[in-house]
Amino acid sequence: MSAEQPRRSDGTRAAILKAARERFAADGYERATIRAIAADAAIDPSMVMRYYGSKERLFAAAAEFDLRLPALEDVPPEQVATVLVGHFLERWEGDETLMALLRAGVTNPAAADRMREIFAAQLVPVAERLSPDRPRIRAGLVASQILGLALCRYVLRLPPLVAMERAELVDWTAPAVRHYLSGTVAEETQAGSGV
Amino acid sequence: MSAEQPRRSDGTRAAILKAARERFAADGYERATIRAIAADAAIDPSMVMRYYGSKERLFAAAAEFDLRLPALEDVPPEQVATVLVGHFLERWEGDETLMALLRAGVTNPAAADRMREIFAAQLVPVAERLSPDRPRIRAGLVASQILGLALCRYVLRLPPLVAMERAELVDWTAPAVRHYLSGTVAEETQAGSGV
DNA sequence: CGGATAAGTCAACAGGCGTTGGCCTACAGT
DNA sequence: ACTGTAGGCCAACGCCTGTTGACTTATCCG
Repeated sequence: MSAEQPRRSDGTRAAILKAARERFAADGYERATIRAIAADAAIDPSMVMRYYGSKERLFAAAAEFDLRLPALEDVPPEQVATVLVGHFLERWEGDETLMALLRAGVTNPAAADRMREIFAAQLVPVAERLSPDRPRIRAGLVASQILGLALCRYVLRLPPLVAMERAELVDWTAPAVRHYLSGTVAEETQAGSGV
Repeated sequence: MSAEQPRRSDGTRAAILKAARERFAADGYERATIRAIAADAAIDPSMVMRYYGSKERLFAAAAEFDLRLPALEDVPPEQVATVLVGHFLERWEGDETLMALLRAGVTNPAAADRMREIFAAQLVPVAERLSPDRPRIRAGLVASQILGLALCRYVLRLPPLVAMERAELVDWTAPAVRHYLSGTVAEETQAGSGV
């Protein structure tokens, strides 16, 4: 009952989705036009409407996303941050969907909603496993560091961050993420510089 | 010679700039229309063109910004991160320009440029004073955490971060920023969770 | 083979955009 | 008081946008 039978237009549908992801990622929601997306997919703009109904629903379809976090249950707690940051950067570079979500999420409420959902659903459980203490706050802080990294490296393209190797970036940021995931907070305000 | 004499239209010019900042901050570059800005300022859209030439130049004028970092030379090195994050959050909440820059910088190259300039010119010196070792990378990492925080709290509005007090947020993030400003990196990859 | 249905094309719509030039109005300098 | 000039408004331009409906072509089923 629930199995969708393959349609003759599946190829076109996929081409539209691929072009949409690329355009939304490169230009953001408002500057990515249906006409440009259709041109990339080598079909008529009206086909986009036929298959996806509206620009907003096209974006919703293009922004379907799973972080695909690896099985972190088997990772020793003190290495979770390293694995998490590394996986996230890898995922970011291999899939344009995240870029589309970030670029669009800054001006489009629906995209911001989706972003909140993804991080709430997929990051909070990780934080919950590592510390029973305020896991939602911890997950939010992790999101802030991870998204800030993506923002500065892939969107704003700050030269020092663009030039760095991924592994080097992980070495720098993993301690901060580890702090958010399992550190304590009150006493540290007066602490020295050692992390 | 360089002193501009006051013009009769200075009030209008200021009203336009104020409305522009608000609209750019709320809507981003492309959704903030000249017509809407003019309506907010209670003048005709053509006045915006007369005084600022084009939408792009209006944005450039509206995005003029100084972080106004306090005199960090007098702050003990181990407290610089705390003061820095606190000042940044305060500055963010008191001036719509930063919000405009972030919202626009994600899709507008000129805004991204401006953002790079601001952080390179105003954050790198702070990093240089605290550590002679790769100060530009350190400044970039600080920017990633600070902008990520702003992104998640003020733009995406992740509920846990929105609900937190500013001081509490500083307590959590300052250790991470301190790590970027004066920590070392190689040995820490294997370290435990204590920051 | 013929007819139904899906895939795809074309042209146009209504509306919004940045931008322009002409026109009126009111103040400033003499 | 007169006049030049700056401030301001109005109407329109050309363009681009998302979206629609009518039309043609190809494919599948009986």
